[in-house]
Amino acid sequence: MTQRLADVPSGARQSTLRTTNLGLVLRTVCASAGPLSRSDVAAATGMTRATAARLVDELLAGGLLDEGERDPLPRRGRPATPLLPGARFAALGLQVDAGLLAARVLDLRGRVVAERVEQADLRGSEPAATFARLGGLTSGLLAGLPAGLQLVGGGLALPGVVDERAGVLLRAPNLGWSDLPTADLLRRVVPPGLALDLGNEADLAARTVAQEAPGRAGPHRDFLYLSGQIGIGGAIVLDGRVVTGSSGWAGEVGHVCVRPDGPACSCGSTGCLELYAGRHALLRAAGLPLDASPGDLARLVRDADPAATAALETGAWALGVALAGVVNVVGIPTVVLGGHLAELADLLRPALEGHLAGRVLSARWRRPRILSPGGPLAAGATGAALRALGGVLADPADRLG
Amino acid sequence: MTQRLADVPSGARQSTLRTTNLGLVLRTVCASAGPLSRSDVAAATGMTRATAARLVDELLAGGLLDEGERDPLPRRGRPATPLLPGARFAALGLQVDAGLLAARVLDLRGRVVAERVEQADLRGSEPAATFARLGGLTSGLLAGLPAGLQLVGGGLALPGVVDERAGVLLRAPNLGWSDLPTADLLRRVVPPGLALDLGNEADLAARTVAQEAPGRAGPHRDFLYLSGQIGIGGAIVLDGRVVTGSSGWAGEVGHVCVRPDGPACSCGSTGCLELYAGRHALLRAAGLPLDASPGDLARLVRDADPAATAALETGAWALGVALAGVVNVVGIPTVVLGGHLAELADLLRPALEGHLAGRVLSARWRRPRILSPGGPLAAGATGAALRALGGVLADPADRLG
DNA sequence: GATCTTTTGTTTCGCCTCGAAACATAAGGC
DNA sequence: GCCTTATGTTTCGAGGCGAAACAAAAGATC
Repeated sequence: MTQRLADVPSGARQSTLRTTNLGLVLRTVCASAGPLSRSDVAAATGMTRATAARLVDELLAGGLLDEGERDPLPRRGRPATPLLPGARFAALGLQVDAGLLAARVLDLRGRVVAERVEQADLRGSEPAATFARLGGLTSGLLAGLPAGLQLVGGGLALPGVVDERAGVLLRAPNLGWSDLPTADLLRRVVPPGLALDLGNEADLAARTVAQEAPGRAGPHRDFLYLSGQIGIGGAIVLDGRVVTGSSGWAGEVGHVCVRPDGPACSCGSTGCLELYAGRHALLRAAGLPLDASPGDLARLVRDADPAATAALETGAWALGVALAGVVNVVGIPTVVLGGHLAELADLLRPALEGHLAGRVLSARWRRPRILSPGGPLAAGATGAALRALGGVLADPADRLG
Repeated sequence: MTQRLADVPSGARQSTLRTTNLGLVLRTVCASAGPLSRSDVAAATGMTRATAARLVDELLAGGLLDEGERDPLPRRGRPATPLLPGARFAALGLQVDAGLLAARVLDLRGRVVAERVEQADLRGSEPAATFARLGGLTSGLLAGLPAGLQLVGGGLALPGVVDERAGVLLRAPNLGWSDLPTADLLRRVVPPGLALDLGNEADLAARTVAQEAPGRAGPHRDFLYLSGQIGIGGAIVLDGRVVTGSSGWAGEVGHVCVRPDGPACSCGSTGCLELYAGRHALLRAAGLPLDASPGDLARLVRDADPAATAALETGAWALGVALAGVVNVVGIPTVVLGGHLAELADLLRPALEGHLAGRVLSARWRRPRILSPGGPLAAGATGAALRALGGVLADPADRLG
């Protein structure tokens, strides 16, 4: 089957063909786990070798693809030239969270070129001061980048609701920030000319599960991602793409009501999930100080501490009620736990999967699964960089000028 | 901006250009409220008049477009030839519900060419008998169709979870059917050669809100559709498209838990929305017999009957809890009430909007709205026909052969 | 070691589709 | 009757792809 155009209401012309196929070739190379040859690209896309080679050459000239070292394996026939995503293009991913600052540079091959992660308690911090600190971190990082590396864009992951188009952080209760325009603040974080897009931390972190490298799909195409920071954010990934809703308000799983007659939440509702499975709720119920780590909680549970065990059970129950609702509505039985929930995943799994099995309508046909990725810290920063690099993959032609 | 290809990993060639642009022209004509001329099409798509005219002529030859009567309005310049979606193509939409059987034929212009709707109590009915009855309805309908009308496909809306690909009805509690393969049954409903695809009633009914005619968008691009039959089904519409999830299990809003310590539901969970806002629950709580209509309930409430009022309040409360969760997760503040909930919408709205305002995180920024469409009966049948016609719009080229 | 085989990459040519621009057509305005 | 205006058509040229022949670089075979 041949390609079909997207729903942009604009006629396709010859140049559209070229643009499209350039993108297709680039994405094909990026999607592959190992390097491909021109001939492989032709086979994968259904083009002739002639066409594939023409397009590859154009991408090589623009630096979007690199030729690798010849594979010295003894094989019949003319040896193939391996193709790789261009190492010269990279993107900057930043993250501000209640507990850390991070800056990370990812190249088109998905490699971490450089990174800085700094633990910090930023609850209730002054936005200007925090952005200044982030700026310091970032300029240090950028100063050490290898020469010739070209930053194609960047993103900033924030633990809250974001209006991407307007560049406004609408609500970030963990940081204590709200209705914060970021354009001016960001201008001092990165050098001029580098566009920095805001993003919700959960949305961006979910990308690191959906994609293991720019353009290369991860193990799951459809899943619900839960990002347990102090609150509980979430993202829905359908068909490998994050569903962001008509504006940035999707994924607020933490404020799904699990007990209507429960205590009041700061959001105005009652009995929200966060009150039972949020970081503070879990620690408080376990009798731990609020600056304890999920690991401390896990240790107590393994030592059969009654309060900690009860706290975890309550958390699993609340997650079960909330996630069952989400699974029933969205129809995705796969849940990936990130953030502090990732560290507790193994302890939560039995009870949580049990609750889901009982409350999810489709459970008899497809058992809901709880997964936890073993990724590095500050997944949001990586996701922000992935998003920026995804922009290059979507339309490489306008980078070939 | 020019078009970009979708994510099908196959190279675009010259013929792809043609195919794409044919589809674009057809969809442009369909999307317009009034007839367009070749010149209008060119302007809307950014093509030259020459190209637009070439494509239009090809579509005219295939019957996918018709030329209309010249507009006798006195205007300067050469009079334009109005173009309309081809009246010769139509699709068959069927619906089986707990309370009715319906068959409807819709043409490419969105007009109802013929229809038959029959009230019937099909709860616990024998599938074979019911399909036979549907077959009778359908053959009567098809026999009366104008000569020359060409059916391009069909669909059957069912009140339950459906595996579209396998053609299996997995679960339809209102009908009392489950794990029912439909291929053999459907073969006797429609003439051979007409493909009939299954669909969930709520998903298909939602299309009638998303599209007011094939290819023409309705007033809302993003909304949550609630289909109150005996149970409560739902559909998420994002960007004008129904989100069906990785299989057909999306939209089971009726089994979102609104009171974890509530009574047991037949689904295995406890305190499901259906137990408070389902048709039976509302009628029972109001002291009405189960075969009463939502209109009867509405009348009682308007007469200030205490039981009925309490029933409605409980329903609104339960809907508020469940929908707030969905809105928080999916980020769409627009809810369209269909089925029996549509008749109660005006009575539910004040309390329901109040609950949502209190429980939805984004309410301060975007107030959640409750809408009810005033569509005809058996929206699922219309939606099934719309879906089939949408297939023609997506790829008109393979019908030009 | 010369030749055959196999696979990759390149070149040439023709076809398809679109855009540009001139042309034709059908009306109203003056 | 001629000019203006808008629509629709025709002609020509250019861009991009496929087909097929060709060139290149290796192993396989004798």
